[in-house]
Amino acid sequence: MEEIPTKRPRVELLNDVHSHPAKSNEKDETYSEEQYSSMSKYFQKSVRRLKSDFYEQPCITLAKNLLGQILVRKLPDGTELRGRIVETESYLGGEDQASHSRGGKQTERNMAMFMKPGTMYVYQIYGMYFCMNISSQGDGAAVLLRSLEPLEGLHHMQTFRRNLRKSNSKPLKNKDLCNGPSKLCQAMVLDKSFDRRDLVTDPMAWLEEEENKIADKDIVSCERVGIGNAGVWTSKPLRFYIRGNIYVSIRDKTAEA
DNA sequence: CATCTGATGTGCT
DNA sequence: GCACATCAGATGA
Repeated sequence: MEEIPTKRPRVELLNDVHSHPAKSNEKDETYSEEQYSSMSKYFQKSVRRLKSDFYEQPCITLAKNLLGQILVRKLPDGTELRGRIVETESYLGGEDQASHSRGGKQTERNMAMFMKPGTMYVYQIYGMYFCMNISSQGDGAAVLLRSLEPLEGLHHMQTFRRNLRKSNSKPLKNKDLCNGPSKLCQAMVLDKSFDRRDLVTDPMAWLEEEENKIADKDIVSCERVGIGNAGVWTSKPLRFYIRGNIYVSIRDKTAEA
C-alpha cells in the first residue's frame, strides 16, 4: 500500500463532506440557470460506465475521444462529483521526449503508464499538486486530464479547492474550479492513492459515456503546456480541447484561427 | 491582459 | 543537486 503524500488528512476531507451533506433532489445553488438546464438534460439520460474497450485506443485517438466524457468521483459518504472532460494532452511514451516514459523507461513512479488501458496514473508534481492521467493503448502511453467543466457537486469542489487557500480568499468562480490538471485533482479529491487503479472497475472513480461525440471541427489541437524544452516534441500538437469552451485552462488563439 | 515569484518535496541523474 | 505535465497572488500596462 502506498502512503498518501498529502498534508490534508483524510479525516479532514470527511468532515468537510459531512458539513455539506449532499442534497440530491435540490438544485445546486452554485449553478447558473444555463448550467442547470444543461445538467438536467444530462440527468435525464441513462448513463453508463465506459468499459475497457473504450480505453483500448491509440493515445491521440483516446485523448480526442475523452473530450465530452464525464469523470465521476464517489466520496466515502456516497456523494458523487461529476465533471465533463474539456481538455486533454497525449503523452505517447517511448519516442515522446516530454513523457515520463521517454525512452521506454519504466520506474516506480510511471508504472501505471505501462499498465492496461484505463488505468489511472496519478503523480505528484511541484511537491504539492497531483496530475491525473489515463493509460491508453501503446507502451508507456497515457492521456493527461487538463480541465473539466464541473457538473455536479460544485459546492463540495469549492470546499476542497479552498481548503488549500487562505481563509480570507474569495469564493472561486465555477470556471476556476477544475481548469487545470492539478485544480481538477483538488476539486475531485484525486491523489496518489488512485495511482494504478482501474477506471473500468473502481468503486470510487469512473467515466460515464457522453453520447454526443465532439466533432473534429470542434476540437482544437495545439502545443502541450508546461513541458519545457523537449526538442521537437515541445511543439507537437498533442493538446486537445473543445473549441470555445470556457472551462479550458489555456486557450491557443493561433491554433483556433 | 502579460509576466514574474514563492511555495513545496519527490524522483531521478 | 536540480528539474518538475502547477497554482495563486502580485505587479505593470
